[in-house]
Amino acid sequence: MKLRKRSIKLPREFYTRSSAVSIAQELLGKTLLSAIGGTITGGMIIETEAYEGPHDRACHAYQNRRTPRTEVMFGMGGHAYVYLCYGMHCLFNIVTGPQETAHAVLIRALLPEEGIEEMSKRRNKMTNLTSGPGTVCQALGITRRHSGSDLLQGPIWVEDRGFTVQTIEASPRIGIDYAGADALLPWRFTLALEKEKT
DNA sequence: ATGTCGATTTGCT
DNA sequence: GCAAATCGACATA
Repeated sequence: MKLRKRSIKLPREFYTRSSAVSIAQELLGKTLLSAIGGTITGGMIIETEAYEGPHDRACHAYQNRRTPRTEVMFGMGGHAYVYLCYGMHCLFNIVTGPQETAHAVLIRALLPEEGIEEMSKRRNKMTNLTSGPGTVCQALGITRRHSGSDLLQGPIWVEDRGFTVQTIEASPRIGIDYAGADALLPWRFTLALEKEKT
């Protein structure tokens, strides 16, 4: 038995707290991984956005709107919510909060770490492997089939690898101009990365 | 049944 | 910088 793990999968309790805004910030610096198609792929989360169900016009579950698509957001925190956007891109979110609290955090960008070769193949590129919410899904092999997947049991999960976050920047969310005043909320969080020299 | 539009990416002007 | 690509979810009739 190892005395200490270097990497710890985030526990259910991390996800079931009620503030998606807090969780969105705390997910920065954690590592998102997938084991789909036989290869582990993923990287450190560097950009997220919070969506808070009932009172957030930008959220698909605004006013607790329940549809087959949004149903998973009403489930327990720690599950995946994946949907198709613009007819061609899958976007990956982590459901947060307890049952009946339709909050979620959109994973917008990663720093590629694991399975870079496989991610390059899936993206058919060498660069910008996981630089946006659509590309993250493509690189990790995530599709709508994974909506509802449990991050504590399924092929997608998040680990704490001990990275210490120094500076978080907050800004308005992207692509939600239709949300009126809620479009101004500073619920997009990015990790300010120092220059990393080897 | 039909029309509108999106939590985006990419390539071309 | 702009617009096409592309389709399912949702609203309206």
